[in-house]
Amino acid sequence: MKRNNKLSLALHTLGHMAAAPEQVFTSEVIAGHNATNPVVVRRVLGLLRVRGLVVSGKGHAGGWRLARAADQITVAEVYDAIGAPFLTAEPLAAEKDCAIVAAMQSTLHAAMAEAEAVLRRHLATRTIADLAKAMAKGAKESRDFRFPPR
Amino acid sequence: MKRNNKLSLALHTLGHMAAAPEQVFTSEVIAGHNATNPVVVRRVLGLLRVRGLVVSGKGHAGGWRLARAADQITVAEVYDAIGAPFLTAEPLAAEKDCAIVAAMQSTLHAAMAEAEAVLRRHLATRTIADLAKAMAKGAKESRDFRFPPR
DNA sequence: GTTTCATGTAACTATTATAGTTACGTGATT
DNA sequence: AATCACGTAACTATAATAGTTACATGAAAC
Repeated sequence: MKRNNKLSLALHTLGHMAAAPEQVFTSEVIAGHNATNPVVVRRVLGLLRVRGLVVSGKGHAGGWRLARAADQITVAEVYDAIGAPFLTAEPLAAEKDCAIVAAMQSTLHAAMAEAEAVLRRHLATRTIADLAKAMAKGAKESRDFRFPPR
Repeated sequence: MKRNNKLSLALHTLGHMAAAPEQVFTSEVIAGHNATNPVVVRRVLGLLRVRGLVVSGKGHAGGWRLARAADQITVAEVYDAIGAPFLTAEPLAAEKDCAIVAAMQSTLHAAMAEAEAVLRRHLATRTIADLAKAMAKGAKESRDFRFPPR
C-alpha cells in the first residue's frame, strides 16, 4: 500500500468480506490483496473493531469478519472510524493575534464544515453491501461503474 | 510556516494587501509576518500571479500588490490558484481489476466531488475584502500590527 | 552607467506524516 | 504442548511539504 490511505484499505477489505460473509480473513491474506503488510492491516482493521464494524479472533481459526450484516454498515461509519477527515480546520501558527488570520480561519472552517457534512451525508447513503454488489455483477461491468441516482 | 499550508499564507497576505491597497509588500516582509522564508512566499504568490490575482515588481520599489480590487477577488479563486484541493479521488494501487475497488472509487469520488462543489460555492461568496473588514473592525489584539514604512 | 534592491528559479536540505518492518507477547485451536 | 493469528511496541523507510542557499534578471536610485 504505497501512499494510499486507510480508508481505501478498509473499504476494499470490507467489500470482500461482504461478498463472502462466512469467510474469515487473516491479516496476511488481506495484506496480500492490498500490497501491504499484515501489521498495517491489523492497525487499520483495529480502528474498525473498536467501532463495532468488524470482529477479530486469535488462534487457528482466527482472522477478521464483519460484526454485522453488510447492509447495516454504511461507508460513512467506516469513514468516521478511520478518523482521518479530508476536511479539517487550518492550523496556521504565525500572527495568532491578527484579525485577518481569525477571519480567514473562520471562513475556511465554516466552508469545510459545510462540505464535510455533505460528504458524510453522501457516504451515509452507501453501505458495504453496495460495494459487494459490484463484485456480484462482475469485474467487466464494474469498470464503467455508474453512481446510481439518489 | 511549519506544517501550514499555502492557502493560509496566501489568504493572510491578500487580506493585509486588501487592508492597504496602495502598499507594496516585499516577500521578505510577508515572510516575516508568516514565520517563513521569502522564497516560499514568492513560490506561493507566484501561483496567484499566474492567475492574475496579484502583480509583482522587481528592483527598488519592487514587491507585491493586488492585481484588482479586493472585493473582486473571491476566496474560491485563491483556493483554485493554490491548486491543492482538499478533496481528491483516491489513488489506491492494489487490485486494479477488482470490482470492489472500482465501486469504492466511484462512491468516494462522487461524494468528494459533491463536497468539493459545496466547498467552492461557499468560498465563492467570500472575498478578500471581507477578510480585510475584520481588521478594520479592529480586534484589540491586531492594533499593534504595523505595515512597513513607505 | 554603476550600485542597490527585489523578484524568479533552480537545486539542495530539513522536517514530518504515513506506511512498512521486526520482534515478541497473548490467547485460541488443534 | 504445538501451532496459529491477532495485539502492540519500537524502529526504519518513504514521500510530500517546507526551508535554505545561490545566483541570474530586471528595475529604480544615485
